[in-house]
Amino acid sequence: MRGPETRTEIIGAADRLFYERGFEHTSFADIAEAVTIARGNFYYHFKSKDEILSAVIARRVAHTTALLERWARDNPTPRGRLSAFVGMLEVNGDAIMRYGCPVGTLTIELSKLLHGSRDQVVGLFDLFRDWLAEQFRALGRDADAQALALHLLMRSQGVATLYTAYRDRDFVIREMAMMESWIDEVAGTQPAATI
Amino acid sequence: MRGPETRTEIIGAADRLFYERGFEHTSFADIAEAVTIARGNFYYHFKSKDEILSAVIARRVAHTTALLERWARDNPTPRGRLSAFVGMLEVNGDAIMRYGCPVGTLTIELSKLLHGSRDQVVGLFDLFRDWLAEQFRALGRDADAQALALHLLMRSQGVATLYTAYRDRDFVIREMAMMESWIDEVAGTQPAATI
DNA sequence: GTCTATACGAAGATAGAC
DNA sequence: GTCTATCTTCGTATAGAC
Repeated sequence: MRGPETRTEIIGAADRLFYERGFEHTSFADIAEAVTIARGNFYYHFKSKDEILSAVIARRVAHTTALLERWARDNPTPRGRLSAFVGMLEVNGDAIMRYGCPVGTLTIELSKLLHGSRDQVVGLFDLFRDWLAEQFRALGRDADAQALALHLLMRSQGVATLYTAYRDRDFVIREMAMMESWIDEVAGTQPAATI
Repeated sequence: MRGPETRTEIIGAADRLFYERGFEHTSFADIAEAVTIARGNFYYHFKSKDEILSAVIARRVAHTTALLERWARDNPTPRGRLSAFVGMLEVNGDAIMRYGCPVGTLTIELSKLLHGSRDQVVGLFDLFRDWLAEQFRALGRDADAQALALHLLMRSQGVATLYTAYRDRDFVIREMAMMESWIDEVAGTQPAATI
């Protein structure tokens, strides 16, 4: 009777577990336990594990889109929006420290597995990249908006990985401040020296 | 009769496969096939898969140490040594594009698995970090050598991850040039603005 | 829609012959 | 030291009752 809700619960639990334990290391038994349903009942909702992954990615696309819209709504200026992006490293700090970036780590795992859904996950990076580029364009950097967006995305990935490795919060705070300085430089009247 | 050699071959094959496919997704059968020995013969050399992992990490520590020594030998100046580090992104470009950074990706995987050897792998980061800090100190940045080292390490991780995601060589070339500019800024007489 | 029971294969690990 | 054979556990997936 609660079919659609069970499906949604499965996707939610799978999303969390794929992030925390990795896609391969998450079994149906793990997900079933999290949702408290029988293992066999799974296949009424999904034909295979890959199908769950597709649903998880779709869910992440929806959530990311909503997140970017919220950031845009809460921050009227492009400069403030870029800070919202940088602030994510602190807001999600605990999770990143333990499990890394949800997008980066899944991309790497699926790349190594030669998994067909890899490109779909990279699409999540696209969402951030395009949104960031939009902000840089609004700051008058039309020519290199895309490159600037990738640079900021690159930094957030690097910080996330080293945060997971070293679990050093001071490092993250320091790097976030450097990212803000860099954005200020880019947003300034004269073009920045380093880019 | 070739016992020690077989052991070395196993470690070498495991090293490569752990990198390319991930630790969890590499089976004994995979390694056995690569070395062309029987699956069962494994346990004469190693008691468990974790023991192979330990041996692989030890091998990587030795190789990394040798690499850093070679870089120091081939490049007399600290500035040149830092470029050698940056150049790694291009030298190992194809592998990074497909499998990411060997250190970063294994750190993330073992972190998610809550694996006991995680800290040993982070020790590989330490080797690079300390070596880089040494170069920054030689450039007169005694006070923040460690932070500068972590910053460069962070950038290389970020570039590696986005290279695996987007497979865009131009992005890597561009980011490498930015890293060089940043190093020049740091190495210059006046302290850099962004750090 | 959800359950139990079960088939099937893969993977880690062991025993014992050569 | 290396082999074959085998045990056991786990994970994906299916069948069929309720």
